[in-house]
Amino acid sequence: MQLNRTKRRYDSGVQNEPSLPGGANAGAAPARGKRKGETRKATIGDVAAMARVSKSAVSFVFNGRGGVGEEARARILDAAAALNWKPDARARALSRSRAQALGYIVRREPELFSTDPFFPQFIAGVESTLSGEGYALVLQVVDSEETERAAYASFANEARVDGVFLGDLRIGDQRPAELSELGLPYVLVGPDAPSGAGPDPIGLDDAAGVRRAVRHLHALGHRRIAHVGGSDRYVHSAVRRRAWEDEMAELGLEPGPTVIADFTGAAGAKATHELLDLAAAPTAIIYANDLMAIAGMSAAIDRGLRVPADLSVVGFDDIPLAPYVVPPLTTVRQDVIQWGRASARVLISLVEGREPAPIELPPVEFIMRGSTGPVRAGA
Amino acid sequence: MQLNRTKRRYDSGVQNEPSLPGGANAGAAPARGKRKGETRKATIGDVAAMARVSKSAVSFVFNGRGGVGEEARARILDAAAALNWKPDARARALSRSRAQALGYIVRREPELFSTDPFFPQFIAGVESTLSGEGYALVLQVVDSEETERAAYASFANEARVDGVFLGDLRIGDQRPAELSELGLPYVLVGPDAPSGAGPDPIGLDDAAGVRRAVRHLHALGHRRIAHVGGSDRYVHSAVRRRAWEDEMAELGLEPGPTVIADFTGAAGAKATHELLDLAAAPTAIIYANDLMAIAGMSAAIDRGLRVPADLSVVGFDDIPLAPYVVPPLTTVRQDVIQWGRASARVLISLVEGREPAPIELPPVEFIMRGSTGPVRAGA
DNA sequence: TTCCACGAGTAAACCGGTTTTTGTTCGCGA
DNA sequence: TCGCGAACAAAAACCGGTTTACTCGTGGAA
Repeated sequence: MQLNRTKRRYDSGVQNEPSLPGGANAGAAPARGKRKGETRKATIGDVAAMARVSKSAVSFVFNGRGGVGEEARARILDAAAALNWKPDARARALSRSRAQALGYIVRREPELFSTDPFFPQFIAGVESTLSGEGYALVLQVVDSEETERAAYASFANEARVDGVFLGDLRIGDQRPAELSELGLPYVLVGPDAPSGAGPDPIGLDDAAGVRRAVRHLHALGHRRIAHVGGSDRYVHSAVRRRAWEDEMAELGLEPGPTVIADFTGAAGAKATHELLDLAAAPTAIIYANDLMAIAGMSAAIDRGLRVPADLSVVGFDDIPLAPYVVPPLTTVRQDVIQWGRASARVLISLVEGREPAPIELPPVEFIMRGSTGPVRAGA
Repeated sequence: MQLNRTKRRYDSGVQNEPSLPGGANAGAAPARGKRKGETRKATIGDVAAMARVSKSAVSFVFNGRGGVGEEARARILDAAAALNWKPDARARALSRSRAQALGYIVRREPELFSTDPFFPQFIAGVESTLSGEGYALVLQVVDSEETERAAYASFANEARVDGVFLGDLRIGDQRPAELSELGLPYVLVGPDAPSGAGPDPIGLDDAAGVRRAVRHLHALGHRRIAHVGGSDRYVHSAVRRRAWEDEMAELGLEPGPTVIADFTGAAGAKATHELLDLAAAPTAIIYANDLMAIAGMSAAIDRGLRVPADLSVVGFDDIPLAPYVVPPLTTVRQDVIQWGRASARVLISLVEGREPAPIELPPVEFIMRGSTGPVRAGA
């Protein structure tokens, strides 16, 4: 009768297979229950029946719990293999009160999302940890504060995920508080800033990279070193700008002019023109990402300047293109993949109630290429 | 007693809250069940009790089914709002036999994953459709054929997702057949190639873009037009190469030299050197993506050539940086976001057993910038 | 010899929803 | 007044696992 029930269900579920007239644009795999219900997808009950044991015995074996003899165990494993049975993730999630999934909500304008080298690398890193641990990654892209908030609420209320990665921290960000309120575990993914209250973020020491850049330019004789940063609403922008200011001060230099841009190429070009229009134009510019740096370089060349002879340029990220622009871009590289890995490890520990192992991330690297050089004699 | 049961469960579940000594690197939200179980997260039973109706009534209201009086309905909605109750996604998934999630498995080397402008845009497009429909996107990044196969099997057997996006189609790809076997619905995401058997893929007409590029160069007087493509194992690479060949033939030109590269900057540069080393070096090169094109341009400039005076260059993708390199890159742009949207719509229809609405995608655009110009007089 | 601990295994409750079945009321026509 | 279908609502089965409580032998210690 089990079969009967199921059959009925499917028969009414798939509403009489609309015949998809003439080349519908899609691959139609017959959703479930082919023709005669012949491949009904085995359940734990089927396995138990075939192995002549109870459901619990099967469950015990598949969860590494004792209490099952060697002989029965073998029968169970055979039966499961024969039926190609794997525990259904949905049923498992329900009974264990665990989704076995982690969430990542990204709020960003599509254009930026498609340039930023951070996301793909971070995700790749996260995945490399997750897949080994049996967790899935649920990604959501949102475009406004409302939808962002709704997305977190939905993750929490509907229990779709067991924890989330919190990136792109903003100054005075409410999300940590809201997540605690919702009871959803999280890790902060951000530069290693001295945080206020609350837990420390997992991140790399961006600031060290920027300071290296400033010292490098100083050593080349530059004194008027400008900075093109991102919006100060973001913690990582603020950290990079702060590092630039601090290092300039430490070298006894007046922090040069600074422009706030938005990480896009257009903004980088515009900012560069503004800086070069100044009476005391800078001889070097440090940008908050490579995209702005490359666009800035291009803008400078358009004005007839030579890079690096007339203007030195430093980026941030080391995108794969950085070595291939003319001149090759001097920049700061972070190992984002490791960063993602570490974040995932910590979040999993947290979700499972374990003590997170201490994390160790490689330091940021300063990559010297052709876009920086000695300051022009005249300057 | 309901409460009692639950409480017990949580008490033993959270193993006595390890006190996270000294600045653990993570945001610990007390997993569930704070202190006294005061915020136990409401269930449908609680809502029903508060509204003095049965669970079914609540379920009916939240699923838009009739059979509930106006008065009871109001009480139910009030109660749900008061308790901030949303149906638990896991329980829902189980009883409806629907995960309400779609999967996307990406096999790619990390480096490429981080450059390719396709993924972020595609995902952004997919999301913009999904979020409105209440579906989640489960992403998985794999690095080998084995892990890829395992990933699909896991998605299907564990019923983690209701359908998948199938991208990066390879020649003779087994995945469609395997997915049909597994009973998992899918859409093919790829260039609009004349497919063999099986369902048509959803995609843009890459070939048109490449043909436009060839004609453009021909009009500028170029006759030796080379092509740097991706591995022919990929359908999209093959389609682009084929378009180049066809158009050359149509214009009465011998298809120039062609090199197979792997979409990375390094490969683009290497391929370019090879082509320029030829006795009859090409006067123009069409690349299969912008990254290779820009790297190629850089390689040419390193050899003392001027772009476009000595060599014209065409890319593919129109990455955000394309307008900002020197000279700005002539390339082909696809509206990947729309593409993602359409794919998601079709997949959802498929999963829900509906007839997919016909899709309409914008044509690819040919973007003329500074990297192409009239052929050198001497050539 | 008796008792108990323990290993092996099972039945049933449970997770939190959805869906089917069953049961009342009530209004209305005959 | 009786009968019957519509409208509403409660009860129960079900989704496919996990987990708890309990049974049944068996061997070793007292």
